[in-house]
Amino acid sequence: MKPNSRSRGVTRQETKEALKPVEDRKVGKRKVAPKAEKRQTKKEKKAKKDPNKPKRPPSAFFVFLEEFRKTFKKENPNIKAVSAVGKAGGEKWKSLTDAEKAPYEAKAAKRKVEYGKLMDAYNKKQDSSADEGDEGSEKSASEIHDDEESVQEAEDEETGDDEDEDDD
DNA sequence: TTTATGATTGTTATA
DNA sequence: TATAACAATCATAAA
Repeated sequence: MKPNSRSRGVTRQETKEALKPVEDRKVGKRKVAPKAEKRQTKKEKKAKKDPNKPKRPPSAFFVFLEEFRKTFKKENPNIKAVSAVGKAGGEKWKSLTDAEKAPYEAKAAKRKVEYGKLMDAYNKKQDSSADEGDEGSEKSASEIHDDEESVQEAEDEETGDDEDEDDD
C-alpha cells in the first residue's frame, strides 16, 4: 500500500477512522505531527548497532493480550488477523476491573524492573563499545552476563496476597 | 524474499 | 508537560 508511508502512523489513523469512528481514545495523536523522523519502521534496528538493546517491557495490556490471544484464537481459530485480536483484546481489557488487571499490572511491573536492569547492562555495553562499534560489544558481554543472571532471579514473587475487591 | 502493515493500550523516552 | 514512538502478533500484500 504505502511503503513510504510513515509506517502505520498516518495509515492507521485513516484506517481506524474510516473503519470506525474513534470514540475517545488518544488515537489520532500518535503521529499527527511527525516532527521527529521516527526511529525505524519498527523492525530492523539498523539505524544503530543495538544487538542487545532491551526492548520495552510489555504493558499490562500486552501481558493480558498474550493470554487473550490464545483464548481468542482458540475460540476463533478462523480469525488470524492481528487487528481482530487487538480490537477484541482492547474491548475486553476495558471490561476488566482493576482487580482483574492487577495481576497483569503486577507482571508488567516485573518486566519493567527487569527492563531497568537490562538497560543498566545495555548502558555499560554501549559505553564499552562506544568507539569500537559492533564487535566491541562482545568483550563486555561477560560483565552483562552477571546482570542478566540477577534478572532471572527476580522471578521469585508472591502474588495473590489479598486482592479480592470487586466493586461493581 | 523480505519487509511493512494492521489494531489494541500502555509505557517509556525524548523534546 | 506533552507528544511520539514502540512493545507482540501473524497473515497478507507489495516491492
